[in-house]
Amino acid sequence: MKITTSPTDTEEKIKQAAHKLFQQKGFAATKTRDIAEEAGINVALLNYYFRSKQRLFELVMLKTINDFFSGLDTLLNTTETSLEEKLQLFVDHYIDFLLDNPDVPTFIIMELRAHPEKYAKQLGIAHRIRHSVFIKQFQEAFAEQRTDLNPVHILMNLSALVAFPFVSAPLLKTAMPMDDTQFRQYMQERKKLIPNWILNMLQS
Amino acid sequence: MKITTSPTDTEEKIKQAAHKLFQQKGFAATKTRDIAEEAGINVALLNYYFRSKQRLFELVMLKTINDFFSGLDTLLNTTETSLEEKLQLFVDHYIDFLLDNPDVPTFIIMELRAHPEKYAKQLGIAHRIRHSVFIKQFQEAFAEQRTDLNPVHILMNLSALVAFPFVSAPLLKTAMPMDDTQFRQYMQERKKLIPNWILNMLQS
DNA sequence: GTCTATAAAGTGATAGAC
DNA sequence: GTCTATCACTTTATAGAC
Repeated sequence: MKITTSPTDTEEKIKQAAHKLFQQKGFAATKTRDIAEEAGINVALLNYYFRSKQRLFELVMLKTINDFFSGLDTLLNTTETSLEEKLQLFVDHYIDFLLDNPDVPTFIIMELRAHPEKYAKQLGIAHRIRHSVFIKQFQEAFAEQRTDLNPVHILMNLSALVAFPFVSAPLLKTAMPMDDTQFRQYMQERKKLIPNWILNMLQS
Repeated sequence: MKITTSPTDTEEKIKQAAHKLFQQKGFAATKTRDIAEEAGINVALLNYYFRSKQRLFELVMLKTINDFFSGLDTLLNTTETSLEEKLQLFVDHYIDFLLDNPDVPTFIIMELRAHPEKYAKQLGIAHRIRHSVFIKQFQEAFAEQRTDLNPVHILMNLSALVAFPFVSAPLLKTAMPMDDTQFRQYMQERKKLIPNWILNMLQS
């Protein structure tokens, strides 16, 4: 016997439908009617709960950014783990997350490009990552090897090697071609390879 | 005294405006009225010359894909250049191209995701790249080093290291933050770095 | 809370004058 | 070829019944 349903079932269903469609197609290409149909209700309810398409979208966007960066801060800012361990944890965490949410990178990129200033505040996390223990450990490793490399390159390369396969998946799947199972296996391989590739960059 | 203007000035202006806006915002977010305004004409002329938004878009998409892959085939399929030379040529060519056309990667990715099958034929070029002299030279290098690595990883990593900075530029510019001049300089640095990073991957 | 019906605005495309 | 005016349809959002 259900006692209460505080965030309504309906509200939750709309949110989930909105997440799915907005992430798949972006703001402009998603119609409120599509969201309503996906949620199994009608448009009026969407406006009843969320007031407008725009407001609903912003909820999705903020939650998506948050989910994407959550955990990163603690992962990269502990002195408990070594550089090598952090690298492996980062790669494993992100590849697993993106295998579950493959549309997220392109979604964030698309919508951030459309409104560059709008989510600047939420992206303040990036600042903390740039000054994290992880980056400090890299700089120490650079010092040992007597190399001099802008740490931004390391963060860029790490993100690129992890995220770009997801971003370019549509191209990969039609041009190679590669199916879903093969893609997942391909990404599992990369879990082992990427940390080494990054560490090798210390020596050039 | 002008004698003739065979591809009309107007036609050309519309094409250019369409390229700019479609690449910046994608199909769904671009209105025909925006294109007309950007071209300095009105919507009627757009339909007069191109019949519909859809047709105009397809011209833009095909030309974009073509420009993006043109030259690659010959660059990667000659035996005149060594592996190292090809790497440097590839990286220089693409970074220069993308500095001039920074929206192209995200545009192709966005629209390919929306219609995965539609441009399969144009992407047949990818097949020729996978079986290029460039890839064969890599496999020989692998053999020498007694390493065994799927060449798809190499192509993926090369694309990722070159293209991902452009894809993630909106994030980079707001989160770092980094302005346009800094970004261009950053990419010039990467021209020298990426070929070495890729060659280092032979050894792991 | 949820629905149907409809208003209000936006958007692609065309007719017809010049 | 190019424009203004307008049609036809879609899409967001709301009013009002239940």
